[in-house]
Amino acid sequence: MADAPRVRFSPAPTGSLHIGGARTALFNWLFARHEGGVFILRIEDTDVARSRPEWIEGIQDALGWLGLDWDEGPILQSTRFDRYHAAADRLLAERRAYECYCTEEEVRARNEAARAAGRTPGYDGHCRDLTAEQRAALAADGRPRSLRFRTPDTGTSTFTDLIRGEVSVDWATIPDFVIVRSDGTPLFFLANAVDDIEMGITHVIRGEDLLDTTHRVLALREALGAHDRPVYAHLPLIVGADRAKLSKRHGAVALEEFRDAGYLPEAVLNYLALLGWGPEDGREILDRDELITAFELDRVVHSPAFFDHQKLDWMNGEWIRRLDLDELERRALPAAEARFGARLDRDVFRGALRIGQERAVTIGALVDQMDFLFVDEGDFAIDPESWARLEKTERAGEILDAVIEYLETCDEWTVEDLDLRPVLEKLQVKPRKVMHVIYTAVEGRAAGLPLFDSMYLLGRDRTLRRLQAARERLRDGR
RNA sequence: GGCCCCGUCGUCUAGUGGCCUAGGACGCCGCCCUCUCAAGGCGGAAACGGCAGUUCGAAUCUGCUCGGGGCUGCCA
Repeated sequence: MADAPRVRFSPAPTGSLHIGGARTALFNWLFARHEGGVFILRIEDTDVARSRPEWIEGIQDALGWLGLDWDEGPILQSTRFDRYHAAADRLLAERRAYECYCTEEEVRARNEAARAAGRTPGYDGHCRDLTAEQRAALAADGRPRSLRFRTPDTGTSTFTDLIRGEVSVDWATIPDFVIVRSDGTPLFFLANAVDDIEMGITHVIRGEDLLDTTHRVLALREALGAHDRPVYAHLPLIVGADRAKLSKRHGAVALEEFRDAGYLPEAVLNYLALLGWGPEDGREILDRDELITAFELDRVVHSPAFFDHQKLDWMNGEWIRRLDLDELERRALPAAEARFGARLDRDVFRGALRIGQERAVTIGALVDQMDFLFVDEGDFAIDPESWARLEKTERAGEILDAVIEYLETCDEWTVEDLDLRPVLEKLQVKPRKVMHVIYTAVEGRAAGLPLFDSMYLLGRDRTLRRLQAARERLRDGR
């Protein structure tokens, strides 16, 4: 079908893929998959100085982790400079663009002066109507030469955004802008316009921070001879706690940090999809296929969304609970191996996952929680706060003694036999009130994996050794 | 400053003139469950920024205003 939509995700490789970029990629991908279109990965590395190959790798890795597969690309703009130069030459020949010999410093200084004088800043058209002689003289001076696009002086630019409706701006407020740097490299506006034309992009789905640039790219398209326009859809920004555009200083916003902390890609994908969009029926937990089926660009909201870690945590827990044990083991194994190395016992690990799954928030936290099962006995440490609480508990020593005595004499080591409630009841203490004492002694903290199963996994020797150590420490008052 | 976009519970949102004494979810609070902590169950507090106007009727339409954000780069 000739009219299959073609969309692209076109990040600049100047950093790792963050939540905002990932959401943009996701919405493009969902749209393409929902519509049976083509999803293109295009790397906008026209700013050679800031682009780095490792970021290109990183972006692809991150997209792969989320499961966002692209049909074409990655296409690097840095390999296509000849096309942008050809376009620039055409614009120059047709006087739609002109050579500018102002230096960056001069432009900046004049801008600041304009601002100080209360005038509107922006390129003042200094080189707009230079004669050939003037240009030759400037060039002979060895001045740098950039190319500027000549924007209309009057009239209005209007386009219809799929999400926002009609957006207009007066051309008088948009100064001439640079399309080729003085070092000869093209800028975003040019490369973007050329590529969208050549690649037959039908829908441009991107962040709202690019809304204002649309008029300029549209003018370039037209000057370049394009007779049609893609449909634009500008997504609301994702903001931090200060309601400003999400950036590095807002904490863990890089996708790989979520991966490394043990968030599940299906949870991140799910959460991201709900940032600025939601299915008509209000469902919140949706898998990849459900998202594709339900996704509609015209249900995207208009206002910025705050990235809520707490809701992501909840959602990640939901997804962990949906995994079967084999799958959970597969997901958690790398983190556990990294952490416990050769001490990791696979059967014990599996048992810990089974009891930890229903309470887990992230894979990372889950692995943390089972730490007490795999430490060398010499490295077993008790959390100070938990210990302080143990010390303050009445009859803690008596309780430990009773538990030790019971465990020493119970002949089977099964989870059923390890139910300590009868032991505590015999002492006439409420299990609820004092169980933390045993938790602390055995697991090193008052809050942890269910105790009876944990003791079973730990084994009689280690369990008893820890209880006795705690008993002695309490007696010594250390 | 100029231009542009946006404005429903703390947060993500439902809502397109009467179905709204504004619904759901996260978080929060309480209760239940309970071997700790969670998870789970039940319940609760919590919002249409403001002012005019249109209308029999406005969260929904219009204007103004206030607030927030984006852009204003030889970044994207």
